[in-house]
Amino acid sequence: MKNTPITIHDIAKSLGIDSSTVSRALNNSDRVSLKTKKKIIEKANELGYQRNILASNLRKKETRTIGVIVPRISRHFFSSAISGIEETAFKAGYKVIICQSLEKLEREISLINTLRENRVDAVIMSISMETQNYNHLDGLTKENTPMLIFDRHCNVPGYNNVLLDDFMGGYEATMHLIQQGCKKIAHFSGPKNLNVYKNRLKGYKVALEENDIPFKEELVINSRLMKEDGKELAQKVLQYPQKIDGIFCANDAAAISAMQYLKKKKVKIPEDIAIVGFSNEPISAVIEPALSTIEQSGSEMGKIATELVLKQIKNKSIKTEPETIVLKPSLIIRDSSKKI
Amino acid sequence: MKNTPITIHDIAKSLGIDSSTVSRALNNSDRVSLKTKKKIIEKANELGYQRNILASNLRKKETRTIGVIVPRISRHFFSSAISGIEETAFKAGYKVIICQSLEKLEREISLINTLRENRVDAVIMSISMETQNYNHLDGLTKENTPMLIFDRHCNVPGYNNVLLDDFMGGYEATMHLIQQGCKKIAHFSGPKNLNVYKNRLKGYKVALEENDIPFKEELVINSRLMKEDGKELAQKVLQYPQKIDGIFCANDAAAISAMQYLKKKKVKIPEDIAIVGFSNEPISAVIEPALSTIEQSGSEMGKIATELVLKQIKNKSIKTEPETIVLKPSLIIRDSSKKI
DNA sequence: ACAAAAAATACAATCGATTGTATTACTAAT
DNA sequence: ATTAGTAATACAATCGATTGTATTTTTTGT
Repeated sequence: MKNTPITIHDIAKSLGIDSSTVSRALNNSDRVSLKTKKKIIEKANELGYQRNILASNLRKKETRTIGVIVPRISRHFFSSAISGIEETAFKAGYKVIICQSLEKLEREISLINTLRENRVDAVIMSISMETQNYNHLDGLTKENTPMLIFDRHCNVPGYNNVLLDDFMGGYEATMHLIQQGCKKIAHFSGPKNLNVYKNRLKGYKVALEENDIPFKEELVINSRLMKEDGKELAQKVLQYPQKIDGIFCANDAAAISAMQYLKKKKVKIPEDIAIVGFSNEPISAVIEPALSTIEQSGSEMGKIATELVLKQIKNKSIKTEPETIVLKPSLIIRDSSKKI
Repeated sequence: MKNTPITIHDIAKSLGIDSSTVSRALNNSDRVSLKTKKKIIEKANELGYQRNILASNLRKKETRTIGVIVPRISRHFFSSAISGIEETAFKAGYKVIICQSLEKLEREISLINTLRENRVDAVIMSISMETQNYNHLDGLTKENTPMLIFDRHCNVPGYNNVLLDDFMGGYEATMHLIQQGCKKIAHFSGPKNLNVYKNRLKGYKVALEENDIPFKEELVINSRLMKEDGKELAQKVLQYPQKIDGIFCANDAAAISAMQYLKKKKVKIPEDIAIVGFSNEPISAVIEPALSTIEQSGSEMGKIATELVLKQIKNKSIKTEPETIVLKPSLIIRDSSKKI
């Protein structure tokens, strides 16, 4: 049995009127009398009419859809961000197409093109770890599609950004370790091309300088900051000739696996080594000792990002300058760093 | 500056041929000569042509889109499920629209209708805690849209299901506690209308019966199993006249907050009270003692669900019977229950 | 009661791609 | 060289809703 959906033409025919009137009635236009409107709406319900949005979108040249690309949906920060995006978009009558780049540039490029094909009204994305340039976004720019990059941002001008003040986060985290009496603080950093990690590192450096602690290149170790990396990083820390007494780790996942390794090796946290992470993932409150970390609310960021692109969709005709919104981080002090 | 996207008509005009030939060339039809194909593709690239999928979809009556509704994107199980769905769908050339019901029936109904309006090719969903009947799915059924319910399933016939053998999960969890020597085992259960919790409870009951431990109604406590609930449930357990020595909790979130409360009250886990959770959320491996739990892989479930609906989309013309796939749970034994 | 103004509705083009049918161009066979 | 047969392309309708313009109907005022 084929399903033949009801169209406005079916409604029009069965009432002996024109389909344009039906369309206008269903869109509550004041060019249709109340009497006819009522008749039409009744008939529509009776026939189980369901508007074909494809046709409508084609004609109206809008899709009321926002495309979202994140590296990995299942990471807590990104799933909260998506949650915030979806909620805000839904309230405004927009739907959300979600894609994950899985940290691969190739996939990111292909996803961007899929979203372009689908004529999304705006794109919100967090770039993959492999992304080094932004040529693949040119098409969107040319088509004048509002675009926003959040969390992992680029300093190429021309894009909207919603990001955390990573410098400040790194600065506060390191400052806190110093205040707790740490003298030799290692820093676990992420891929060098990502600005978020560059800036957290800068914050770390400046905090050291301000306290006359010499910055040592060899105390900064880069990795992809996955769970597996945390253990390795911790091993390296224990092998250092000088005794490390503090670690500022640029994310929670690696910080936690490092802690687990250190605990196994009978290193006392925070007495021997104090640790601060980054992101305030739910696990960080549960591990013992609870991990001090930098709060970074995904849902808040998602909400703000969506509000910004919605504004830009509305003002599309007006030439708007790209905006950058920087959220202030806040340090959450827990037991993993409380020496005093 | 208005953006006027290139259409097949622009390509056709600039080459002095018909747009139908352009369309066929771009779809690699063998009704177009190789020579013309090459010419067309070159011109398309030159002009930066981007197919308008809306028009194509309207004509072809398919969207290559799967709609997904989950209660809450940011919950680990669901975000992994979405991750699995997106990956599998992407490979097959489908995109995914994600929505969250936030556990509200009203929102679920509205989302279903949005997805219908958008003519998604299939719907994959996990019902909200408030959902008691399935009338809001009738439209989809009538339109012959493949539908699949995963995790939180309904026993109403006519729908595809991908679910975990919750009975078995409950049975194994309880069995394990009994083998560890527990005699008075409490069960934290979820909302009574959700089958997943009903079945976990059944498994708990049968395991008790098989071991001649009397089932007591008052040892089963229902809640929404949120973080806040765990603490309350733990308080109740401590107030029981009989000494409880084991808890089977129907999810990890509540189990963990219960553990945290019990630890604060100096209850020894597992010596005084052994605990088993459900879902294997990442936190469960990190808390101390590590929480024993039932493995329930979201991404695996998402993948299987997507494969099933993709099959049904393909065979849409053939009348297919709804299928139910039951995944076997596996018990992960960690320290929270290891008495011997 | 009649013209003018306003309200309600109908007509027809359009969005951009697809696809069945018709036509033209070309190849091969007698 | 002529025609049958095939390959290549053109024509035109279609998907379903929207919207500017034209027409008809109703209302208003004198």
